[in-house]
Amino acid sequence: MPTHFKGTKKEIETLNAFIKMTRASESINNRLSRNLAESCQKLTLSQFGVLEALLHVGSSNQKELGAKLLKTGGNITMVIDNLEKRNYVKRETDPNDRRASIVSLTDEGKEFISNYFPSHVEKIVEEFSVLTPEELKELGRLCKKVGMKENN
Amino acid sequence: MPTHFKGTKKEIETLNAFIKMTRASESINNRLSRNLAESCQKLTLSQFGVLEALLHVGSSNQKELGAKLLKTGGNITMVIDNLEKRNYVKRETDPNDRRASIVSLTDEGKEFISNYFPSHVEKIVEEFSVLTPEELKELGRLCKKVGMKENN
DNA sequence: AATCGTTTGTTTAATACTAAACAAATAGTA
DNA sequence: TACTATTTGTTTAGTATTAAACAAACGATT
Repeated sequence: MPTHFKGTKKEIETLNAFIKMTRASESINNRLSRNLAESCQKLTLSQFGVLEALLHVGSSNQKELGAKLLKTGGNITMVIDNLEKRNYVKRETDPNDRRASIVSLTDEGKEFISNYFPSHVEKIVEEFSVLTPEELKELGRLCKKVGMKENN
Repeated sequence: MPTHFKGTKKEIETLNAFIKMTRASESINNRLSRNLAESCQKLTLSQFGVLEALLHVGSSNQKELGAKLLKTGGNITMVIDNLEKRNYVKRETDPNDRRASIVSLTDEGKEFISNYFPSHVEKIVEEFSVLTPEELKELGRLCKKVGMKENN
């Protein structure tokens, strides 16, 4: 899907790489999102991201979750609200800093995410199975280089 | 930002590549989005995407726009609504198929997008300037390969 | 012409997401 | 101790986004 833009060779090549990267990322994430929405639990990708983060790092305040997921504070408030309604996570005021909420998984949340996560990984492995191990590594290296300009 | 997931080597390497690709794509698009929001016109990335598509392919019905932007029909309805309010695009009923709306740029919309687009490209070129021309090409190739599984 | 299945776009309800304004707690400093 | 600036989270208003239900138009067959 090349652009119709008339520019220098460098501009056109950059635009093509950018479009391909954006489309690859969006189409894979769209498919993963659809899987999640169709799963028994009907979660969104953001909700899943919070559960996954909490599973692997224990607990976290909302500021940290926002930084990890590249989302704003107001958004995190709502995602946590919705996960709390389902009884997947709980908020506790940090005794050392009463501004902060420590968010952690409930038993129910932990049970769900630890059971579901492997099949999510399976889907991702399937998506990337068209690449050789070397290509996979190179893709990771290049994306890291590009994404590194500074965080967010 | 490696994952804490305990899995096979292949799973971990795939997950790392996936996370890097997603983060690179999202952080670049976040920055572009912020630029657009701060520009005199306060556009969103989706609105911009529609204007850009219309600039380069002339006009299009909503179905085609949805396919191009990987978005659903209901979403396109709203994005076009908002662009219409600003008088950047117009809808006309397709005389050959009265179900379809032909969307095209107004003079005002065309003037804006054709003036703004080059600086948008400039931002993107800047983002990718850390890559050599060969790396850029390879990134494009790998992303295309991964994104190709089938559309959306 | 009547009918059936499809296609295009809209509406609705729910969640995501942002920026901006805000409140409460904190930390530093005078 | 009081003042000030910062930080954490919430709220609000507006747009994005989806899935699902829907209406109107289309096309093909009968």
